[in-house]
Amino acid sequence: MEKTLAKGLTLLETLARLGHPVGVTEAAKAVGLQKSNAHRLLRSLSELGYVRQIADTGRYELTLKLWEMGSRVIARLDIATEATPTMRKLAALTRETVHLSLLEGDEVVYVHKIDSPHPVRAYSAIGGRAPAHCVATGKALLAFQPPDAVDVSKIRKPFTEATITDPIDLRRELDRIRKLGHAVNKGEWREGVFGVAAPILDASGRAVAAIGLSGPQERFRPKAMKAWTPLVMAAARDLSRA
Amino acid sequence: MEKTLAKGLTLLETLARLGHPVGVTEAAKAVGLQKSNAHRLLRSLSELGYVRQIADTGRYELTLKLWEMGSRVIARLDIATEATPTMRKLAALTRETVHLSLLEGDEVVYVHKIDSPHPVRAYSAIGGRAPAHCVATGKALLAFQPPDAVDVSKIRKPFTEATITDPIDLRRELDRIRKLGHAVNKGEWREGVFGVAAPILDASGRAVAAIGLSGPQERFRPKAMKAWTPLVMAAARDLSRA
DNA sequence: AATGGGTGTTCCGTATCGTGGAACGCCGGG
DNA sequence: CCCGGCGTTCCACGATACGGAACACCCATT
Repeated sequence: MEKTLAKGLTLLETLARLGHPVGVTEAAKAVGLQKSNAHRLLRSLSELGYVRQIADTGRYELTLKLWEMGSRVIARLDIATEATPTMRKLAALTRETVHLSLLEGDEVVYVHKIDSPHPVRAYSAIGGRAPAHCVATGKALLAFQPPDAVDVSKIRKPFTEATITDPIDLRRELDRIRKLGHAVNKGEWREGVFGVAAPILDASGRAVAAIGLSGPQERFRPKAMKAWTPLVMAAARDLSRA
Repeated sequence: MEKTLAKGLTLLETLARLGHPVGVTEAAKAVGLQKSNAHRLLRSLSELGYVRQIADTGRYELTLKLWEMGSRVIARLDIATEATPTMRKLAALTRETVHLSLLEGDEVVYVHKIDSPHPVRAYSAIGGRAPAHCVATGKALLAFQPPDAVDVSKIRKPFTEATITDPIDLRRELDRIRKLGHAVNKGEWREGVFGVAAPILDASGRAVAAIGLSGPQERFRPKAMKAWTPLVMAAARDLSRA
């Protein structure tokens, strides 16, 4: 492991997470470095264009360069751009928050979102992550991966009393999802937050993304779920290539 | 300058720019490193979660982590989220491509875009950059900066025969823009691509962003420009805080 | 006006880290 | 079967980064 690279990237991550400009001393403390090291790294990041020093306060903030680089990553994902009309349609029909998620390791990443017009919604952020075994989009993705791509034998972390942690239960759940063609979340990640999702498949039948609804349990009653599930599956089919 | 950090970030930039997975040898050549160094950096980036090695080809590709970090940068920019309805409206009225741009140094960065429905458009990408002195949004931004924030004494790089490169001419042009409240681009960056833009001001009168239209010269005739300019300025006012 | 505390920045001897070239195993093509 | 090119590993050594001290500056307090 290249230690200096790790320190520099950790510093960038810290600036992104803190969300406000920082001085050298604060940056050093946040990252666990000596002040002169933090200063040297910030200067290097500045020379490379990733941060800039604010003229009148001397503090450092991120430039748009990370976002630009990141934009290139997401821009290559056709699904993220093509999904928008279908997500809008689904949001209009259900009036609930629609997510588009990708699988990365054991987590899902929210790459796109249409928020519900209801004032009460479950908070989520584009770029945010969730444990795949706990959310509807995550379970939809896990269910439609090649057998070697998912380690279903390990015990998963519990987040609520509803979280599926036992490998046998998870395998059974993923089997059900494969049969039904959709997944549901009943407060498995955050209490009171429910969801329903379906996988977006490529020509080989592998899930490359998942589309889903989420929101408060009160609105995700059985009758509503029964009405919405086919809409979510139709949206996923619309976006699949098969 | 921390050389190892520089090498690692240059490698990430290269992966973002190339846009396809790469092997160790290709990465080494693209960045100008020895193969074993490139391998070590890729392994470090992988451990840190920025790249992943594709199982069956052994090649490395970027993960979504850069995009996530970048999303946090852009998410804090209120203007980027709030501008969307106004940009949609302007796009509907004019049927031309609408950009939202920020100034970074001597360049503008396109942070949001609504594409024209016309099949013929000037190509641009979210996350892309343009030289500020050559494009309408860039000149609108330069014109409304504090005097110390812009070095107008240096000779600017020419891109087309229309590019304003002489400092005296540029200063005069920025004076005009301040008076009129909008800027135009007549093929100053790319031939045949015209544009009109207005600055989005903060309470102190400083341009924090710019909104503008761009497209082929054929559609940006004087009559159309005359009709569109007030619409662009109204959109900019709509988004300004004053 | 003087003082103290905390900041950002610079310096440099030293220790740690990263280098680069060779070697190896694997794979695919001829 | 052989060869070329790949990815990966190894390690002596030199380049790089470290960290602690010192310095200058700024602001608040007395």
